[in-house]
Amino acid sequence: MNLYNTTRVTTESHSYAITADCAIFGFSDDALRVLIVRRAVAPFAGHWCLPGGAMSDDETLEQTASRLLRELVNVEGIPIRQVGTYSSPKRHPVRRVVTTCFYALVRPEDHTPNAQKYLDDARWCKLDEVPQLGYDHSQLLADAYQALQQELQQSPLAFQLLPNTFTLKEAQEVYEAIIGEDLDRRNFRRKILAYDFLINTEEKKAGVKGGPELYRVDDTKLENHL
Amino acid sequence: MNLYNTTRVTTESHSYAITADCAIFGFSDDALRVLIVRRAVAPFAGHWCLPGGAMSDDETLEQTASRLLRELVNVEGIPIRQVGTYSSPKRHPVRRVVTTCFYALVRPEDHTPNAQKYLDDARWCKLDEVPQLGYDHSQLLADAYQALQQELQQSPLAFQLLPNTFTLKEAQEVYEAIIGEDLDRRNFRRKILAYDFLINTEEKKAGVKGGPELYRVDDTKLENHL
DNA sequence: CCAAAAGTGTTTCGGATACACCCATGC
DNA sequence: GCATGGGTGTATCCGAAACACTTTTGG
Repeated sequence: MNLYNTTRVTTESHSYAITADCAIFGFSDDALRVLIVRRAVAPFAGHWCLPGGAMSDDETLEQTASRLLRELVNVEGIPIRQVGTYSSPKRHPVRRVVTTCFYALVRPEDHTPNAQKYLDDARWCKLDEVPQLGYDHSQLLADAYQALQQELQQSPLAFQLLPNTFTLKEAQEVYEAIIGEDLDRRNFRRKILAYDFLINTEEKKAGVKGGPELYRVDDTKLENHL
Repeated sequence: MNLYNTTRVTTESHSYAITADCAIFGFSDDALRVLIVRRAVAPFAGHWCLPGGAMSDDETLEQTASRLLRELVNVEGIPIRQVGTYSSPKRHPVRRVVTTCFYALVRPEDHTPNAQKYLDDARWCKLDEVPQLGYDHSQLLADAYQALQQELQQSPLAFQLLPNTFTLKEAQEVYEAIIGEDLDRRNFRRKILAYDFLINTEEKKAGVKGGPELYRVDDTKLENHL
C-alpha cells in the first residue's frame, strides 16, 4: 500500500461525482424553515431533498453552493458555511457521489423558490415538519442544523434571517426558533444591544400593541462579530 | 443552467480525484508537533506536506484517513475529525484534486513515522517550526490547528496526546501548547479533576522535584466528555 | 539545608440568570 | 379603560480567575 497517492492519482482514471448540497434556512410565519425540493426523476423521484448540484470544472464547492443560491432563491453575496463532506460509497444508488454540505441564512423577502429542471416542487418547510429526505439528506440537514445552533452561540448570525427592519421581539423569536428554547426578554435585549451593531430607527412598528421600536443592522459593525 | 444535476452526473464522465489529508498532532519534548512528510516525486518533489492519499472505491474519506494513520504511525481506533474540504480548481498543479482534511491526536509512544513510497522523509515537526508546505497544505494545517483549539475549549481532547500515565503538570503543558497561553496551575487542576475521568495511580513520578503524582485516564468516563 | 516544584483552599470578579415595575398601544 | 405587549433596572447565582501558604523531593 502506498502512502501518498497523488502520483497514482494522476495516472489512474476515477469517475467520482462531486456535488454541493445546501441547507438554506429562512424564517417566516414565526418558524424556522428550510428550503426543500422534490425530485421529478430517478433516483429518488418524488422524494424531497436538499437542493444540490454538481461542481463544475472551474468552480470551487463554495462557488457551486453560491450558484445554487443564486439560481434557486436569487440571492447573492450572503455567507455560506461548510458543514461537512459525506462520502459513503453507498450514499447514492447509481454511482459514487461525494457531497459537501453547506448552510446559508437568507432573509425571507425577495425569494420565492422555483422548481426547475429535474424538480417538480420546492417549498420552505418548517424545520419540525421536514419529511424523510432522499439520499442521506436527513443526516445532512441534521448536521447543518446542529452547526447552525453551534455557530449561533458564538456569533449573531441570526440577523441574516431578519428583514431590514425588525423589532427586538422578532429577533428574539428567531433566536428561540434556532436554539429551540425560550429566552428572557430583558436579558436578550441587553445581550444583543451590547453587541452594538443595532441601530434604533426611532420608528415604531404599527399595528402591534406596545409600540415596539424598529431596529436595523449596522452591517459594518456586524462584520466584527462574524 | 439546471438546478439539480444528479441526473446529469450519472451520464457525464468526470475524473476528479478525491483525497484525504491528515494533520496528525503529537506532543513530545515539551512541544506540540505535527507529522509532515517530504515528497520524493513530482509534483512538489522535495517539498514538505501533510500526509494524504486517495480515497479508494470502497472507502469513505474517514476510512481513507484512518488507513493513513495505520500505515504511517501504526495507530488504530483513534478518533479523527473533519476539518474541511478544499476544492480550488488550481490547488493541484496537474489535475483536479479535491481533498478533505482531517486531524487526529496520537500518543507519542509507539509510532516512529516511516517514509514510504513517494516520500523520502517524515518527521514530527514543532508546530511553530513548520516550513512552507506544498499544495495548499499550509492552509489546511492552519485550519486544522484552529479546529483543534476550538475543540479543546469544549472537550478534553488533549489527553489523547499524553502517555498512559502522566502528571497534571504534563497535562497542563499539553493544554498550554495547544491553546498557546499559560494557565494557572491550581485552576487547571481543579477544572480537570472536576471532569472526574482521571484516576490517581498513587504513584509518584521519580526524578522530579516535588514528587508529582501520576494519573491515568478512565477511558470509559472520558467518552462522556468527547 | 535549600531551591524548586507539587499539593491545597479562599477570595474576587464578571457574565448569565432570575425577577418586578411602569409605559405605550390596540381594541 | 383595560388587556396585551414593550421598555427599563436590580439582585442573585455560578463558574472563572486571581492569589498565598505548606509539603515534598532532588541536589
